[in-house]
Order: sequence, then structure tokens, then C-alpha cells
Amino acid sequence: MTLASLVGARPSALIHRLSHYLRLTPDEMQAIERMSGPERRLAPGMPLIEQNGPVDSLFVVQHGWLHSSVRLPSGGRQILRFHYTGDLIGTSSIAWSQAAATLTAVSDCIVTPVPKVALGQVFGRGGRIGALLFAVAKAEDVAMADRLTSIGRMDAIQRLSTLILDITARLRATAGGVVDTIELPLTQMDLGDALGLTKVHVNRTFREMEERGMIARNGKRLTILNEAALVSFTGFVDRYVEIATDWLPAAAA
Amino acid sequence: MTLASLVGARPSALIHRLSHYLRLTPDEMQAIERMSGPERRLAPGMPLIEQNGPVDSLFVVQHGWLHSSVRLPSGGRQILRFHYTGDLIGTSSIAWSQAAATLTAVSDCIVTPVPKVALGQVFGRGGRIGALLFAVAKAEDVAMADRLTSIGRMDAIQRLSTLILDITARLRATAGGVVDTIELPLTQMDLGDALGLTKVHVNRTFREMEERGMIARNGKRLTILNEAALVSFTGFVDRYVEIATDWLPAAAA
DNA sequence: CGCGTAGTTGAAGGACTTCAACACGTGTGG
DNA sequence: CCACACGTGTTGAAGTCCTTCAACTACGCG
Repeated sequence: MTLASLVGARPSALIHRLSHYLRLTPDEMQAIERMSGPERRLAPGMPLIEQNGPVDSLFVVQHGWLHSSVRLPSGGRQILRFHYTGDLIGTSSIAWSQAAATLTAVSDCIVTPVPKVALGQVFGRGGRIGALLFAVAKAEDVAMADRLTSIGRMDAIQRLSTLILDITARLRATAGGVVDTIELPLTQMDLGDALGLTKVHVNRTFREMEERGMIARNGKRLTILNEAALVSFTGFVDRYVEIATDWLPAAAA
Repeated sequence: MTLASLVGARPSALIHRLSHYLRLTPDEMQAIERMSGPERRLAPGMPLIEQNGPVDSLFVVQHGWLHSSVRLPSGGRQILRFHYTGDLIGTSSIAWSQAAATLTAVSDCIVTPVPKVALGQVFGRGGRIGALLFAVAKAEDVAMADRLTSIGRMDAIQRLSTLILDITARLRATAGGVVDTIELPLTQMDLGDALGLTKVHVNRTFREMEERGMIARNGKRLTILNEAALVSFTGFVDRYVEIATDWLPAAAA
């Protein structure tokens, strides 16, 4: 009898994610599995949580990806970040009972709810999981700081480049092998809202990147032609490949 | 014999901060106190941690404030956020052994180091502290998302306004009463680097805000003339006044 | 007193926005 | 089944906000 058969249809993507950084014990896996409720499916464009709406649980992204965004009084929108398979999302509900942002499915998604109390218990029981979740949260934090830097101090080409590199890196993590062509279900308006640009200028920026031979486009497919150049051009760093775990407390016997 | 006399000269500002959200038990206070090493003082402008430098500890801000920033290959700088009394900072060292950002004192500061391993033990022993630290980290996260939104989608006056409101709100937390005049030790270049603007334009924006009767300046002193108007104008939300704690595990008996 | 940093202002230039129009694909109701 | 609406992508022209460059002032400190 496998663990998966005990607790659900498939092992949680969160376990898979954390296992990337740490060899989890069966106890730890079970603790993570037990946090999650039944699966919920989302079609592209569907909202999972609405800004200012009530929330009392988080979610684990089991499949697909989403983004979180904020609407401004002026009518504008800012996309804050993208969430991928294995992410623990909706975490603003941890600090407040109202959602700070809207969560929207980008691709077809499967998510499982994690009641706040269940997360509290994981921290309460001690061990390494809470600490590791903290570390992952801090890594996400630095990734958002990178985006902040990109928007605050880079021009349109660099902004778009960093975002393409970021998305590519994250999608690779689940895809497995090294991919240089990605399927981008985002509209140019989405990209603009993520980069602090207008959709018009995103379009022009795409064109210029093509003309410069940096990328190739084919419908929604996008190919990076010279990744090393893009990386050095933007100073991009993948914040997820590695996380230090030497400081974690010992695993329970 | 008081707790403070047992473990150090003064109770940790981190205890004070967390007590704002939760009534801590003596055990919890002691656990927090024991994390910290000896005090270290910084004069304004002094670096605490250098970007890409080695780091193996975090710090608690016991007094004063700092900012974290990133230098770009192009020579520019982006200030990512400001850190105030009671903050746990340098947390990128949790995920990596190299610092992701530079930490610089803004005012006279006192900080105490927290070895990564000591933090790991706090998580490891379980209870509420780890969970609460996670919640606070997530609140900071939302605050940074607010700044991202500000830089991505607002004009110079709104950006500067949100930053002024943010700093004022945070300084009040330690100052006690409601203050509408703050001492700003930041240069206009600092402000520009925080807002994604040039120092020249920060200057012009200050002037226009004065002309519009939004603020008054006197050297480094800055007075907000109509705070309610600024708040509704920018949609500013103070992310620190309140944090939900209903989901935390029970305190140890 | 001289030097360096910070603040201030003007003039010119540039990156991005705004407005507008059109092409294209897709779904939907008459 | 076609007409039409609608969202998305694309391109041009004009305008604006912010930057860049440059000069000058003010202030603190050796």
C-alpha cells in the first residue's frame, strides 16, 4: 500500500517540490499530504480567489499555473507574480481574512485547498517542514525583488527578457528536460500588466527582440534563440534551483 | 531577576514586535531572546551585509532603520525595501549562503545577529513562533507587492506619496503616538532608487507636491498636510497594523 | 577656505503612452 | 451558415512623463 493510495489520488506536488531541496521522511510526507483537501479544477482565465474577497484557506498548485494580480482604483492592473506546480499560494490569507490579490488560472489548473489551521498545525508540530516552507517563501521573496528591480530600473526589452527567462526556468522545473521553446498562454496585455508596460509597447518590444534575433515567435509559441546572451544581458538569476538547507533542524527519528 | 537581565541588556525588539500580534508566553520569549547574539552598532550609511558577500546569520533590528538594495550591472541601484525596529532581516541568507542584497543603515542602528541554525531550532521546536514568523514574512511580502504595484502602475507623485505614507506608518509603530511630521534621513537619490525614478525627478515631484499643498518640507523634515487625501489618492494600505493569528497552533502549556 | 555631497533648476531628448485604425480568429445568435 | 461582436495582435502618429545633461546653489566638514 503506497502513501498515495492512503491519502489521495496522487502525491502532492508540494511534496515533490520540497523533495527537490530535502529528502523527506515518510512522516513528513504524510503531514504534508494531510494538509490538503479535495482537488479543484480551473480553466484558463478562471479566478480562484478575488481581491478583497473572504479567504480561509491556502492552495497547493498540483498542476498548471496561475498568476496573482491587483486592480487599481484607476482601472489599471498589476500582475504580481506567477505561481507554478508545487507552489503554496493564497498565502496573504495567512495574515488577513481578506485576499490582498486576485488569483487567476493561466493554464488548465488543479489545486487543492489547505485550511489555514492545517498549516498552523504543521508549524506547531515542529520539525523541518515549517522551516523549509519559510525558506521557500523567502526565495519567492527574492524572486519578487528581482521583478521589482526589473520594473524599477530596466527598459522594456530587459523587462520582457527577464520575465521570459523566469517563466522558462519555472516551466522547465516541471517539464523535466531543457526546453528552449515555451507555450505562452499569456496575452500581451497580461505581459504588460506584469511588466508595468502597455500592451502596445509589449508588442513593439516583441518585434524589436525578433528583429535583433533574440527570440522567435510562432503564435503563442516562443523560442529563446540565445539564452546565454539574454541571461548576461539582464543579469537574470534563477532563484529556485537551489536553497540552503544546512540550517534546518534535524529530522525526527 | 527579569528575563532581560538573564539574556541581555534589553528585551529583543522582535519580542516587542511579535507581542503586537500575540501574547507570548515566557518560554516563547526566552526562545526568541536566545536566538540573538551580541549587539552591533551601525552609523548611517554603513553596510551590514554586502550583495554577493558571504552570510551565515540573520539580524534583528533592535533600533533604527535600514534598507536593502541591489546594484545592477548597468550601474544603477534599486532599493527593495526598508527595515524597521523589530524586523528580522537578511533573510535571503536563509535560502542561500550569498547575500542577494546589500543592507545599509539609514539611521543610527543597533542590530543583533541570529545564526541561521538558531532560527532553525526555533522552527524545529514547534509551537507558534515559527508560524508567526511565517505570517509576518507574508505580510512583508504583500507590502513589497504594494511597492511593485506602485512602481509598475503609478506616476511619480503617487509613487512618492505611497512611500511617504509607508515610512510614516512604520515609524509611528515605534514612535508611539500619531505623528504627521517625520525626519527623513534619506537623500533624494535614495528615494529615487526606491521608486524607480531619478533624483532629479524626485526633486521636481517634491516641489509639485508642495505647490499642490500635499506636503511641507523643512530641510530633512517632512510634514504630511492632508493624510486622508493622500491615502485615498494612492489607495495606500498599512499592511502591518493587523495580522490574523486565529490559525496559529496552541501555545505550549 | 576649499572640497565633496546634496539639492535645485533649465533645456533638450527619449522611452513609453495614448489614441486610433485595421487585421485576424473565434464563438455566437439571428 | 453567415453576420457580427469581441478579444487579441499589429502598426502609425502624436503627445507626455520622465531622463539626461549641465550648471549653479547650499550646506557640512576637513
